[in-house]
Amino acid sequence: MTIYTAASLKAELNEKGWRLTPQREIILEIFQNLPKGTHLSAEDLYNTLEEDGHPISLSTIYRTLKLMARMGILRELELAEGHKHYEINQPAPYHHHHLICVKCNKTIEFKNDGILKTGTKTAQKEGYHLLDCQLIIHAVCPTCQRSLIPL
Amino acid sequence: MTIYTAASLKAELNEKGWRLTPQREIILEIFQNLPKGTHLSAEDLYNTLEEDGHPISLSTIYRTLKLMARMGILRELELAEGHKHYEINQPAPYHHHHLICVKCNKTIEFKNDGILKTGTKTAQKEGYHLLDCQLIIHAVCPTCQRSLIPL
DNA sequence: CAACTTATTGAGAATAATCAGCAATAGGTG
DNA sequence: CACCTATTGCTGATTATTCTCAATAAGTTG
Repeated sequence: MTIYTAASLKAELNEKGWRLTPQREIILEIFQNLPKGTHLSAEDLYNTLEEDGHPISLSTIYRTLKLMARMGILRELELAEGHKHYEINQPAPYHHHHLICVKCNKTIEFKNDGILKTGTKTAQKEGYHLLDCQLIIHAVCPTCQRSLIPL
Repeated sequence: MTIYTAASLKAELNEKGWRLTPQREIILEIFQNLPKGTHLSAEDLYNTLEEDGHPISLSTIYRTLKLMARMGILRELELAEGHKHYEINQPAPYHHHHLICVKCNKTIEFKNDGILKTGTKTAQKEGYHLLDCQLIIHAVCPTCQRSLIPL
């Protein structure tokens, strides 16, 4: 959970024999400039890039998202819509979690410093190298509690 | 996060105009008798039922898993294998969380009472009806840290 | 307890997200 | 600058999950 620049991304990639490509740089940039609370799916990112005039193939998008999630740069979120969403992985004061309505998918972000501490401690105790730590709360929002729509 | 019997399951289903079927009863039973730390995918459950001599169609399995997750009976786990896993949703002393290696998918369960409290409080504060609350830690296990396999 | 309504099941087809294979391209290193 | 090989972009697979629809059966009502 570090803050990345093109240079530090390059350094970390090269260290493992990997390369910094324009595609990877642009994708990192997109995520870093995303408004707070925004998370993108592979498809969303694909469209954003196209509109920005920097089209990148879906294959590369999927590969890059996976790569960056495994590097700890991005968080992979399962927000109950049938596909993954991604957001930049930020350290302590920005780190947050999600409260999700399983019926309408409305999502509320919330913060809690204790959770990241618990996650860090747990990973450390088992000798795991921490990438991301997220509390997911599945629930039914007030509106859907009142709604008559089944399931 | 209550403990269900066939009778209480029936009561809760009927209250909403739904029905208790043999299929639903058997599926609940399977999950209740699963050894600690076991979680099943839809496919796993399908096979288990078949071997037990109580075959149930995949469609029904998917529908039932979704239904029970939305009732709060089952927890839907995203353990990084590309498909969901399910386990019975138990209250406080049995409630646990998962530390997952993103490379080999090795998963360790751990307990922490504070997290469920945080989740309950957060949901309550927003007026959400809590179904499940899980801390997911994505990390790299000791073995995979040493391994030379890329990604 | 028999008739009735409608939720549920099962089978198979359809969908959607993600991945794999491969030739062409282009980073990084010397 | 030349070389090696990681990466890209296509296109075609895969795989999990959902949908459709006719047949069945749970729960309710008289």
